[in-house]
Amino acid sequence: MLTLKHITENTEDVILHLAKKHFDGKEIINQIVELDERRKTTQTAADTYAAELNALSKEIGILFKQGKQSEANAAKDKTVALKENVNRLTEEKEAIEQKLNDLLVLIPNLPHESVPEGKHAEDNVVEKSGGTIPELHKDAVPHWDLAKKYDLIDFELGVKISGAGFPVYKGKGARLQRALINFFLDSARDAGYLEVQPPYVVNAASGYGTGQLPDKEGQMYHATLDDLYLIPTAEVPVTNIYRDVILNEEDLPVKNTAYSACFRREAGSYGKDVRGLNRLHQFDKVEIVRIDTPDHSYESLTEMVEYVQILVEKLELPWRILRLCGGDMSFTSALTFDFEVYSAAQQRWLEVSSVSNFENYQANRLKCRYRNADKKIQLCHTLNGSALALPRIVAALLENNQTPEGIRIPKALVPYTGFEWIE
RNA sequence: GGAGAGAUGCUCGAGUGGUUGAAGAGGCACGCCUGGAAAGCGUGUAUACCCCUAAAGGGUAUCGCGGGUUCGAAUCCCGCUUUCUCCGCCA
Repeated sequence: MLTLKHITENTEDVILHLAKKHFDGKEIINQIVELDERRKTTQTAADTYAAELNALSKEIGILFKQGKQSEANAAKDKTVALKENVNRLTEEKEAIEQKLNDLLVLIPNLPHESVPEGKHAEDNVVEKSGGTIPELHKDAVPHWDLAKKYDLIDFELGVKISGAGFPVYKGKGARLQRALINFFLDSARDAGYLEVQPPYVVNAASGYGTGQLPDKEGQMYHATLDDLYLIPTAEVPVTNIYRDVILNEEDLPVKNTAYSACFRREAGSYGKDVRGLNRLHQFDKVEIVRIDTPDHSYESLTEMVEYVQILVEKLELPWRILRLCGGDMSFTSALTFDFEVYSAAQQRWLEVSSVSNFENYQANRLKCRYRNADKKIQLCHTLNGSALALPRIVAALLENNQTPEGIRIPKALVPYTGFEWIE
């Protein structure tokens, strides 16, 4: 969430920036500023009474030691009123803080200067593109038909076992999954990311830390018996490694990578978007997470984008990078680049990666801080990106590389698959 | 899952209900000493919020977390979390 300090010191500016995200913040921001004033005066009052009470208690202790029972008891009587005041004001302060927090979590992150104006996906700006869209033979079909033809993925079987959106990968389909995961993890390691294997279920504090809670509660599977959430992305457990942590400046940037299965309820999705591998409830993804100083976070973001570009190039897929507009960005992001690859049989661009700088928005919730050269403690900037999400990569690979003789595997993957063709 | 024992600062570790934000040791930082270093000596070494502010300073809270008792709680009571040991179960 935004820091209180930033809101109170830049009130008008914050409202202006929020408008770019199509969030009308005027009322809520003003309410926060007002509450913050009340918070301060209430704390000052509570602290004053508490200080008096503490001093008096100390005196009582001394009086008892000196055996002055009656004086001590007289002093005791004076504590009653003080205590009442302390309790009343402290409760009031806590109520105000709760209310403040409830409001703060409703406010999205402020968009970076470079975020384009716009409301919808059509307003995103194509930043860069590469690769060539293949000419498919006339009998070319979408990946869900290819999956059936070559017995790679069984969607119906997944429905029987779990439900729609939980496919079963088989044979070379399963091996392709495993190959991609290893390819992505090895590439990340070569780029200096430390591989971690996080838990797939997280507690509410972690969901809150990265911003899934309370905003997107309905998007996560919730194991109510133990009050744990299935992770929608490895971002959640990996970033939460750094919750309540004070790093040293020389430890930055932190670079982590993790493979995980991801679970998303995707409530409200329908139609052609969910066909085949396009949108699943469970899918595989390799994530990269970085934590950096405010001064370097945008360099980090650029590096991450360049890194993802290398991956899609090695996979020989036609790709493009979008700079997301204010209206299409996620709640918590300050600047996001989406990677899309072209899936030639569907004739659609599919999002396969989203690389974002959250600045200190997540860090503020996480209390992820670092000690700078002057020993001052500051909030870190957090960033993450998919590198990459598997299903749509698989969709594009299958569709784009299909020939009458079979499906060709890109060179970079062959050492991982152990086969060059799916026939 | 059952029984028992723990959880204190960067680390180890003390702590009888009353100047304990917390002894002591180690680590680390700075200073003195030195040709340089070691040793030695000295100083410093949590976080958040509030007041004041040029700077300094002051206050409140925090000893796993949350409640309670008390004028006063690291210390007593209750609940939770978690670690260890033993038993059971098990990939």
